[in-house]
Amino acid sequence: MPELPEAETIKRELRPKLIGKKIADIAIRKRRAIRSSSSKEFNKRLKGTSIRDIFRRGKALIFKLLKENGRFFYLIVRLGMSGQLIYPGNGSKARVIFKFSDNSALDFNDQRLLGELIIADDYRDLNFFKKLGPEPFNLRPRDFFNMLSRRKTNIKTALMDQFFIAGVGNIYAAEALFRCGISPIRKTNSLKPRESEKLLKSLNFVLRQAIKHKGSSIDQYVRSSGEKGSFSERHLVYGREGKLCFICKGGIKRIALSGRGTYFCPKCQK
DNA sequence: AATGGGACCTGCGCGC
DNA sequence: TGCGCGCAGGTCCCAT
Repeated sequence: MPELPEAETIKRELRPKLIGKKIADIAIRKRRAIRSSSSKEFNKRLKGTSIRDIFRRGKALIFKLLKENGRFFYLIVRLGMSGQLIYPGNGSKARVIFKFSDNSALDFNDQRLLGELIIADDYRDLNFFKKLGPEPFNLRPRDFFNMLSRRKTNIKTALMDQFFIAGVGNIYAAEALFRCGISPIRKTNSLKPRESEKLLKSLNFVLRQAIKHKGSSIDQYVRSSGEKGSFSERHLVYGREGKLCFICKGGIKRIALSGRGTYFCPKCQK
């Protein structure tokens, strides 16, 4: 579910509401959601801490928490395919509920249970963050081209590899490739410098537009307010198998790449 | 070392 | 109506 734009939307919406709040209690309805420690430990460590900051790295949300003894640690939220963070929450679908001292609550919902809540003294110590690729917005064209030239898989699989570039998932890989006319099955190391620059621009454009429209709501993803994101109305290829290409009026195709549904226009994307 | 496939989950829509 | 299958914004682990 949530890719970079969805995580960014949630982050932007939660920051003004939650920074400064004190966690009074945690209700764990589904233990599987907690991956770093026992649920008892999880509860004990979070209770009484206050939220100092909320930021994003790739698709992950990171809460910086301040203990009563003045030390910091981190709660990492990975939303998986169906995770939601709802504030204020009513607990109706929550796997985990964070109750604040002002009696409001943050719900972590996750129908498919693929999301994860992780506690770490420093998130940068976790394997995932150690290996995570650069944020797309910080990439320079020359560096991007060099990265591409070292990869042998198809370009779409490379874009979705979090250790290659952070935050891009199935929707935005497809949308970015369509918008710059590059086929998802192109070998990554076959891209010319000019194509690589077009792709980087396209990726940045699509991600920024998606953030502007508060993400793509297809099935599960919603904003922290519970409202839908509207970028899905602007998808040009994702989920449009058999429909007409907006550019050439040919048919949008769906194929599987590394097991993931991949939408593209065979005429417009070479 | 990199790559592809299966596993982890729940729930929906489809065809038979 | 009911069942089995395929599919879904992600990531990890394992065999090759």
